[in-house]
Amino acid sequence: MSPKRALTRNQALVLQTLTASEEPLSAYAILDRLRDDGFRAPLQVYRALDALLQTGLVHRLDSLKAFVACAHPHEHADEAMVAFAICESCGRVWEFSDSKIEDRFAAWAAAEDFVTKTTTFEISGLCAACRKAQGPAGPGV
Amino acid sequence: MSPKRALTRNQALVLQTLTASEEPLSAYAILDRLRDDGFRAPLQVYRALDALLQTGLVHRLDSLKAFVACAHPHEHADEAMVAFAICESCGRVWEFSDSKIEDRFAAWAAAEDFVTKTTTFEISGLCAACRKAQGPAGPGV
DNA sequence: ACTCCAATGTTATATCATAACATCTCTTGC
DNA sequence: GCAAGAGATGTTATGATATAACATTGGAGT
Ligand SMILES: [Zn+2]
Ligand SMILES: [Zn+2]
Ligand SMILES: [Zn+2]
Ligand SMILES: [Zn+2]
Repeated sequence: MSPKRALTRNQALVLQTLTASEEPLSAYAILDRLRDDGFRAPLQVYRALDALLQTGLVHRLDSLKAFVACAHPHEHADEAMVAFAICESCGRVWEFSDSKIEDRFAAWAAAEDFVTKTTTFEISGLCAACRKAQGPAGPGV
Repeated sequence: MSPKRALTRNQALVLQTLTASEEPLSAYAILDRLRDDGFRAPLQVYRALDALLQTGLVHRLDSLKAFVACAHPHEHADEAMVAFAICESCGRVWEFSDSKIEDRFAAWAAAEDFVTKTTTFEISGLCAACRKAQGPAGPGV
């Protein structure tokens, strides 16, 4: 993984914005929140995000086209497969990994002679809090 | 799952296009291939894709922003979690599921009291054929 | 001060997806 | 046959996400 450079000003601002948010943010949502800090164009956000994605401080959730600050940078600096559970009601994200799942997938890859580069593992659903809040009728979505 | 209506003309054309393709196609790539059949606007493609996604005949690969014909419609008419392995060199897609992985994830969900609605499980890498063709130096990407 | 390099700023454009509304084409009941 | 309704289709416009290309700035090292 990348050689842990210090964050630039723009990278720090983007990371702060994501960390402060309860839910994943699109690049344009980040841009809007950083207007007062001088951000004017999407590229400023995307460039900072590229660097943060490289170092693993931020993840992109493909299923949402949005970005989220990493919940545990220390753990998956390595090659671990990480899964994200996303509540479609409150937007909160749970980040977890399971070595048994990894092993099981590794077995498939070995059988097929497939070499893994990147993984995207995202689950959408409803968290316990949201289900309780909305009752047995389900969400008003 | 949906009540298996017959395919409309547009749906059939889109599905044929995807089935004929060796690799996933973006909606606009599908549109280009169907100009001669009278397709003029993206919505014609997206509408057909929506219907095909509903019935499970087509999958969207979020990590590629592209669509692929289902490799085994019969198997996952139910709620099975399906994983896609995508060769980033030749574009071919392997579709598979593993009940142990499902069980393992279900255990996590039960512990967190999280109710799953949809899953996105996509692996990018290199298939055996492409690695052999390109030698130990890796792909020319 | 000069040079270099990385980061940043800025404009324009590419790519992916949907809203809104008009029209067509069946089917069904009469 | 024919009117009414429903679903599918056609068309234009627009929104949302992401990148290309090039100019400018601001230190670090000499
Ligand atoms: Zn993380
Ligand atoms: Zn929730
Ligand atoms: Zn399938
Ligand atoms: Zn391949």
